Amino acid sequence: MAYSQWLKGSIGSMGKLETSPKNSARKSAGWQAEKSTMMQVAILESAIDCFIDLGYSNTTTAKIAEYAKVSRGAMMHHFPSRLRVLQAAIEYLHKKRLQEYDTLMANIDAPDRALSREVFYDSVQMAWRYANLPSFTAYQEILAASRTDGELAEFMAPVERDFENQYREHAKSMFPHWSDLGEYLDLAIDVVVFTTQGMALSHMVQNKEARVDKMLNFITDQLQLIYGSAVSES
Amino acid sequence: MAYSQWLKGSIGSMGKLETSPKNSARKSAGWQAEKSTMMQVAILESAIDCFIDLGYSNTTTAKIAEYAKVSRGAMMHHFPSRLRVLQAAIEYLHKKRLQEYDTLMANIDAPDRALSREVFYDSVQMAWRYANLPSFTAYQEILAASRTDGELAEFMAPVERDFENQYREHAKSMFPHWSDLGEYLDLAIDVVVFTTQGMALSHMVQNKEARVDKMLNFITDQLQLIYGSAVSES
DNA sequence: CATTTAAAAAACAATCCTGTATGTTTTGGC
DNA sequence: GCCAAAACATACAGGATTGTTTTTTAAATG
Repeated sequence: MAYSQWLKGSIGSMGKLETSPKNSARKSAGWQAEKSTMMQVAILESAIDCFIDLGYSNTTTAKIAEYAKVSRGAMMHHFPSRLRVLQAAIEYLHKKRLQEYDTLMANIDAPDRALSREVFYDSVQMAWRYANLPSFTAYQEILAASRTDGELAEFMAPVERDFENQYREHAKSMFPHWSDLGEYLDLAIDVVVFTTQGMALSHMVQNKEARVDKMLNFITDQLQLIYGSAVSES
Repeated sequence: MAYSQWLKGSIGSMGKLETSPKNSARKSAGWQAEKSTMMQVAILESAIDCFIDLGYSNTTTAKIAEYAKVSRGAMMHHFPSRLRVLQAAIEYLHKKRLQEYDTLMANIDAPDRALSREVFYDSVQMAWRYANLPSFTAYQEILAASRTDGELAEFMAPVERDFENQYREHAKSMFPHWSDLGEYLDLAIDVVVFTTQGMALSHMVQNKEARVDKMLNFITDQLQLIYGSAVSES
């Protein structure tokens, strides 16, 4: 709930929700029906909340409307079909996650900082946090559904590419020394991403906290190791 | 399809499908309705195939029956409700996966073999293969569904524990030198499991093969490293 | 203030799925 | 060869979900 506030603002000011082409028809006059935009945002966030609470396939139009405290009719007025709501929600979620990523990583984005173990550890820590955000859960719900839904898979492909690019671009800007050694950098990214996401998706039953802590520290060591290989080879 | 054959036999001979208590009522007389057992097996495997093809929530009783080439009524005769079929299918899948794990790992279970890099690599390779079996996909469908289905989650908890135990027990028997150093062994297992499963669940869009190959080799190196730490500490 | 259009709510038809109930066939025992 | 029980098949009722249609309310413009 909390982290949706700043997004509500940002999307509202962006004003460009591709999912509602009518918006572009609205004349620049600050017409009072920005309420409409507010409502659409509420609907999209409710859809995401439904993904989290009920799962993707159990996210019904009625439930979304209920979550958004809006009549189903009103919702169907803005989004003529279920698919439209869901696709709009996915795009919304995508932007949200990109922003969350930036926000999280900004905390460690100290370029002149020495590449101490602490920096690596912070990166790993943030990746782990990223994989524990509600938005990550929602996204995984969609990804899982896309496996058996061709249409959805098609819709998700560019989104996936976007993320991979964001990972790489951010890593490049954060560890400029690695920019030349693409191979090692890609490996480092994969190590962090696969491990953290693997942990997040595995339903650990035993003693989760301790294992996670060990893993995060271990990955940090590996990052230093990879980095060492990279610089020694350059 | 292929790997279900030996299971069909094994379960048939086991004859004890807890999901159909009527079976136990059948007198030892080799009564001809082992056809019934065959049918139940076909139904459970069809259910699993549905998980894979359609996803867990889209697995409807009609679809299962269709896959099994059985009338829905016949199916409902053996499994009185949808939940029963699904739970039976899950138990069936669980056994199947345990056996698949043993089968896969048996290939490298050469106790007197020296702990060369090759052994570690084979282990990693097998873990990766394990995470790419159809049964793994089916299992993940169920796990994903269990996140928002309390009843299902309750049902899955012991299954999950079973797997974690199997992982550890097998690793202990395979690397007896580590038995004393539980911590390192657990870390090694986590590294392999989380990474391979993270890869399997991530929808890599770029150049998957190369990245997977790099990761598997990297993990192998890490295993050797962990092992080195373990023995040096002992 | 009236009119026209958008927004919101409610009602409706069609589809799908589950569970049950009823009817038909097969099977094994006598 | 007949009978009872099971295995199997078909048909139906209830509920849920989607998309459409209809009605009502609100808003903006002249």
